[in-house]
Amino acid sequence: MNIIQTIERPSLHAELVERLRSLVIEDELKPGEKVPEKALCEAFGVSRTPLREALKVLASEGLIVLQANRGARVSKITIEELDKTFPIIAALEQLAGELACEKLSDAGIANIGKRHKEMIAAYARKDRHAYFQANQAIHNAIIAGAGNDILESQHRLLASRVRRARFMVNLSDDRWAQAIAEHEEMIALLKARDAQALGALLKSHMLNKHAAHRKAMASDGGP
Amino acid sequence: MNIIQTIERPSLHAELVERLRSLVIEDELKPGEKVPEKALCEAFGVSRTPLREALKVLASEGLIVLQANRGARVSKITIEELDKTFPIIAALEQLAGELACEKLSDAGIANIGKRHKEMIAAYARKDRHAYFQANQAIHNAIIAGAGNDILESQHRLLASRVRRARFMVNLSDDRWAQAIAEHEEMIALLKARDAQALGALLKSHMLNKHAAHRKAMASDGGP
DNA sequence: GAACGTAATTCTGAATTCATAATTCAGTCA
DNA sequence: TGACTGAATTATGAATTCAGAATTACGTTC
Repeated sequence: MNIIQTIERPSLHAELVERLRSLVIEDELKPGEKVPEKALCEAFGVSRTPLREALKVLASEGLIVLQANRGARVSKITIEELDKTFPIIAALEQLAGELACEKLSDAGIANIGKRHKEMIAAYARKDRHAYFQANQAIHNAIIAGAGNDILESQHRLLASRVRRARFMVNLSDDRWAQAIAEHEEMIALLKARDAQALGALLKSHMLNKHAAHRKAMASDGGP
Repeated sequence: MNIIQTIERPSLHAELVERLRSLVIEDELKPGEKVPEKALCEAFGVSRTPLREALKVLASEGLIVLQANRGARVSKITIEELDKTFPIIAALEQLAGELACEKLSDAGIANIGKRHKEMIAAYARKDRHAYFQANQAIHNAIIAGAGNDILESQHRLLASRVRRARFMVNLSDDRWAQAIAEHEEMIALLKARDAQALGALLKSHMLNKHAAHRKAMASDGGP
């Protein structure tokens, strides 16, 4: 009987959580902006009940903040929040790197190598967007390679909160070159399956990224 | 003007999230059990709307699972889930230990030392309950001492999912003695403010706890 | 013209209602 | 007796309604 697939009919609120999360992460709804309850209801063609349920979930994830009797706003990411979040992401990536070294298949490692080449190509032609895409794909592949879905979801949660910060900064050429160098080493350690070293590198890579963000934000005068 | 405190008037759903979370963590609602929507509404004296909003939040935290058109159940913790969660908690505690070493005040460290003595006393008279209480207080104090509220909430989230597992196992006397020894060292490293060593110890302490749980669960025939 | 107070409007939080899916249970037939 | 069918009941998901808070608009006063 298990040939027949279970019918997927996600509930409205679950669907809405996904959609709204995308709106926030993709920066369609800007930090500090009010979440227009009524307009979204009309746009999605649903009533307020499921939409508000979704808002509660997003609030518990920290993507939005609920103000009593004053609705929801997209949460602003502050420097303090970045300072608190990056070290946690670094710790999670360290763990993911250690696990991925052990669990990734050779094909999986080869695939990451391919993404790495794409990233290098994007770097060569100074295509920031393609670089970010490839970079993120590599990190996500390592996280996924750890084979720990709870780790993956925790990481995604924190990363989504920080990711919006990249809209605020322009990475310096120096940092960009440094990041590339770190990625080169990453691939080497992955191929060598040196779990401890890869974990340590991923951690410091993330902390370096944090430092670069701090520096860029300071020179921009903050978020 | 910041002398005047903002008036706290938590919304119903926020209050319910807390209450329901306690019910699950304190094992009033057992894993696998159905969450009786109607009964809880009557018990709390609220309508279904805020209660259901709270259930959505709890579901996103992983404490309960929602089944389409079939309501909510308290999620069972499986061995696989424990295997995935403990290493993450270990990584978070490692980070917390490193940060706490730098940020805790001498008074804060002294306070943890006091809790440690209470724990030793509980151990001496084989009072498992008091031991667990003191043990948890120590770990929470270190996490709080890191001064990173995001780290704290992530830790609490994962710890709450695992904590229920302790109802399933009986720690061996050997493990108990080992845990005490690890805690002795913990206090020493904290006083010496050796961040790296404390972080490493907290990590291995947690991994040892995991191993002990696995062993106890295996001999019990699993959850 | 600015500041304050008040009324109207809009928005939010929560209760209620409604449609539909799941479960229970009685009745039927093998 | 036991398994199956289908109506009755119950529970769930979502829409609607309602009360109260916040915001806006307006008029008054100094």
